[in-house]
Amino acid sequence: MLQVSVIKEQTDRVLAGLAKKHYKTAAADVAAILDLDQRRRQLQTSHDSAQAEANDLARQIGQLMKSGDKAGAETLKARTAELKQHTKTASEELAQVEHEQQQLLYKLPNLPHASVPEGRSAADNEVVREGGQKPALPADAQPHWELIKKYDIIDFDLGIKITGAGFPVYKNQGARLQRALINFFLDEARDAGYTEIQPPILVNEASGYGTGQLPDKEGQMYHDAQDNLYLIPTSEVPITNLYRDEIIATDKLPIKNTGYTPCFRREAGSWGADVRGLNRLHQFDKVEIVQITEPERSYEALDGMVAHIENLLQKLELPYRVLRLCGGDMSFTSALTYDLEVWSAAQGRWLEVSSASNFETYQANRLKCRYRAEGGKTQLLHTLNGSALALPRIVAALLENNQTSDGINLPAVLHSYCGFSKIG
RNA sequence: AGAGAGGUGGCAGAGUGGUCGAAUGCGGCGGAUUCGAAAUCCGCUAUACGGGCAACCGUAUCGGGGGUUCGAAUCCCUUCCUCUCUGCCA
Repeated sequence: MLQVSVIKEQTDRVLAGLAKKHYKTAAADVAAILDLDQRRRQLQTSHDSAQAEANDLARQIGQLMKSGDKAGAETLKARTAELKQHTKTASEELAQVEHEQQQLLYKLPNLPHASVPEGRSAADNEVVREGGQKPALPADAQPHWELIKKYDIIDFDLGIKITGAGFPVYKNQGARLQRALINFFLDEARDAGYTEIQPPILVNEASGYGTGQLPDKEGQMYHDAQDNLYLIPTSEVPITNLYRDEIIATDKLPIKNTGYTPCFRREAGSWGADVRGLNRLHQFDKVEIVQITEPERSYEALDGMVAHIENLLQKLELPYRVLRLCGGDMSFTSALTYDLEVWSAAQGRWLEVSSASNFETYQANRLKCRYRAEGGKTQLLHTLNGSALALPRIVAALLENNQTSDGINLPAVLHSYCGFSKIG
């Protein structure tokens, strides 16, 4: 959520940013927000002064009652009735205006950082750099959905039987590989200074609002109506909400957390081409890294996160590239996003395995996550997160890129984690 | 799930209709004392919104919402949450 003060003081910058994100009704929405803000201030002032007078009269009435001047008290009471009516209508209007303003603010996406390229779709994303070597596969190379059957390591049909499509069952070396990757990612994050968190995987409504899944993306989360809890779509939600409604001491900053959780996504409406096998699931495993920093350090932190993720891909010996997303392809809440993709050799396409974003104050404003800046004023912090990493597509690429007639050779870094060096 | 208790400042914990944004203690910050420290003493120590260049002033907030009253932390209604015991259970 953008801050009203920013919209008011930097209107042109806000409009330019919204345009870059291809937000359609920017001019009208911004004007409406500013207009509502004007009215809100007037109502507040009017309400407060009437209330101040009423408070003063109440004190006087108390004194008069005490001294036995009933008639005097009654005179003043008549005036308080008027004031009461006034404050009541003012506060009702105020609530209405605040609500309207809030609804408009929820609609506005975050402003993109200056470095975000112009563009509408994934085709306009900027390739920042590539790393690793694309493998030369044998002529009879198979996509991962064939390989997992061949080696009997992931079973979609069993998942369908016990739950539904998009809920794979990992077996044998497939299950062990999952566990190995999770441990590898967590260990690497810890070595990079992240504190490991194991959060709940159901969250309440307030947490959904805090990180921006609610109110808009309600349909994307699984919801337990009986207890009004949501299955998390990413551990970003619980881990960032740890700091909701907090004023964080400067010496605790930056906050660097990591956590492994399963992630649950309904993916309503997003099924179709290119979602075979492990490419898109309802439940998958992910290790997430989260940082909360002072505003002036957040881009440095984002670079560090991208470097960390790249390092993981290098250790896994996967060919990858780093993209800077264009204005039209970025998420609603982000100011700058880097996607990391790995080359899936048998499918012949890039697969997104990580997304690292700086949300600046956009999430923090909803979360009310602040610190005390120089001079004693509270100020919003910047929040960031990135996948480090999401497992399914990593597994897909590992299987496809490393297939041989003699089995699948795993990268050296995983051998001790798996307890084996080859699948098959 | 059944029965009971309770939600007050960073924490602990008073406060049952006005003088309460709220005693006291702890913690934190500043100062005095000290060669330095401990101990002791003094002062300060919530957030949001509005007004003001500022000092500062006003308003709201004692889980949330509503009500009674000139006036509510305090009374009433409602809702959420937490804890204890019993039950069930990894």
